[in-house]
Amino acid sequence: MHLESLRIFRDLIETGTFSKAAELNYLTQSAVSQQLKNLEKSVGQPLLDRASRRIKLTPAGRLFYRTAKRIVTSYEDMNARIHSISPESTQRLRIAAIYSVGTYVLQRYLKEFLKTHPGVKVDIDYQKASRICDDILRGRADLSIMAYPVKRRDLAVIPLDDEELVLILPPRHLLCRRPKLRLADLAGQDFIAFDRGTPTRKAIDKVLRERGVRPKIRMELDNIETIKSAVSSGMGLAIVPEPTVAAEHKSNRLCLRRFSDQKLSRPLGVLVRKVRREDKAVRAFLQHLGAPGAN
Amino acid sequence: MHLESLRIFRDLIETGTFSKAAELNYLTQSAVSQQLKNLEKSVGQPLLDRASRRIKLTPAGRLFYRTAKRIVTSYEDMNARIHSISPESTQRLRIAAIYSVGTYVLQRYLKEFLKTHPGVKVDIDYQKASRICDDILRGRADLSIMAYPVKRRDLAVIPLDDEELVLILPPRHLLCRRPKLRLADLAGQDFIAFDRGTPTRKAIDKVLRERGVRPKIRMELDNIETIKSAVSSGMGLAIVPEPTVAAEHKSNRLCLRRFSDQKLSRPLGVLVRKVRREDKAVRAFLQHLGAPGAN
DNA sequence: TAAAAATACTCCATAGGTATTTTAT
DNA sequence: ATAAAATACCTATGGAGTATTTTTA
Repeated sequence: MHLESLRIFRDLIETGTFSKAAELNYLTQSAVSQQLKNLEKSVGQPLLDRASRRIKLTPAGRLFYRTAKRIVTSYEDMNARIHSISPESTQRLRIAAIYSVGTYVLQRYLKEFLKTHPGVKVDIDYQKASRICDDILRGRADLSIMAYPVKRRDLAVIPLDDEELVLILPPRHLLCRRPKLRLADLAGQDFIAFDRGTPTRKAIDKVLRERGVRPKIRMELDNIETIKSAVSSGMGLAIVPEPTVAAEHKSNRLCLRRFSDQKLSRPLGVLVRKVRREDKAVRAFLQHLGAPGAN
Repeated sequence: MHLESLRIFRDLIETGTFSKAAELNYLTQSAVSQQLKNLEKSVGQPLLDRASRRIKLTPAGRLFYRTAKRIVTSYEDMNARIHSISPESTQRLRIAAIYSVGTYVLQRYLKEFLKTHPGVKVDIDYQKASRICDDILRGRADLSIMAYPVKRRDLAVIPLDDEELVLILPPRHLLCRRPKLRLADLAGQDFIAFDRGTPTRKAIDKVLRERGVRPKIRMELDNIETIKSAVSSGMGLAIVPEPTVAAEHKSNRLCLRRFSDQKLSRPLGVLVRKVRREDKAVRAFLQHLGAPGAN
């Protein structure tokens, strides 16, 4: 039995729907569905009453929920405490980040921060979004800067400025010249996309679907760097966060365009576990970010 | 994080050695070693002080141990309670068993029991030993009849009569005639063994090793039935529990021999979780087995 | 008829096994 | 010298994803 399953179950009960529980844990609805099935198999009886659409606990489910809640809390609490036991915890900052944010936005913030706090040792750990949430809850990381952060009871979200998403093209692509570029112009174009799992990909897909625009997806890559190089070698267009291509744009290795009829951006935010008094470095960093409630 | 890992850690601390913790959980020492490594990776700092041989907790380890203990207890407790919530729990008996015991010894006990308790519904679930322990602790089974049961704090062992292990041979094998058969006679013989993981295999291996007898192991099978048919078709000899071959012996399909210089047997026992008042069927069955403390 | 949940499959990460080496008494 | 623990390597199980179907307000 995974402790994570207990957390998912707790979230499922507290949010009332599978999809929301999935979102909180950066999973798919399918995964939550399967988790529940496993839990019920393991317990040997149903935990939810499936008669109605609305989620309703069975007696066994109520007991399970109470226990799961207690267990999850005490485990996460323990992790937080273990971390602050560590003597270095006052001088250490463990950050989980997704690549696309880590190597650009985060670097900028950190550079400033380290100037004023030279004693702090920073660990950056790159992960996919679904893991980041876990890492923070487990106490393996203090905070993360990520895109599309989801607020949840045990974690605070501190929103940062949105990051603009821009279209990048090979320098001599036809569309580079077009004076006014509209989203519909993407129709039929060769397109290089993020991997399906990623939140940014999902968000872009959603906009395109809503507007009825269908580019031809030729590749799916998990890495901004490879996307950039695929675009610059003429394999297609892509939509990426602006800061990640500023340099290539300046040096003319990539053409960068915006749409006149559609603003594209993604929200950035800091995801952080309840901060304890002992975590000096964390508090300082949050303050540096201008976070209002550094607790 | 697996809840099982927490239990293993707790057992590791309480037994003081990796191997004993492994035995309690029907795992190998290697597995426990790896578990600990994973825990420490997940926590981010050492839990044990490796300076000396004797196990010693670090401060983080102490906190982890206390929490793990609480969590494991409350989870197992919940399972027991959930089970007794079920209305049918008074009339239901869930037995986990390994094949070799289940289809012979267990059937015998059950047959008698069901005569006197016609209202009880019995579920038998066949598993490998390592799973059985887990199933009972998780509340997925009420009890099991197994070979080489290991007593642990949360489970009671009720010993049953040992089961004799006998040598089986193809009816016209040379050794069938030999008036006196000694263990050493196995040397160099084609031998069909249980799979390595199984406790019975380990026990037999141990005896052979201690006596310096080395049969040629030609096959390893996980199933008594296939072992029997392999032997009867002349592929080699095997050592198996006597009750599993009584029928074949009578009908002369297999020759059955004992060693004059070595008694072979394996301990059988009932492994049972703390019984609650509500579990009428369980109490009745234990009583039927003549268990002293049916509590 | 939409939105939510369940299901069928596929893939990959990881837990555990075996075999072996290292360590400490 | 020996028993315990760590490590290397391999395999198999199961968890999560995608795609699709089923369900119910």
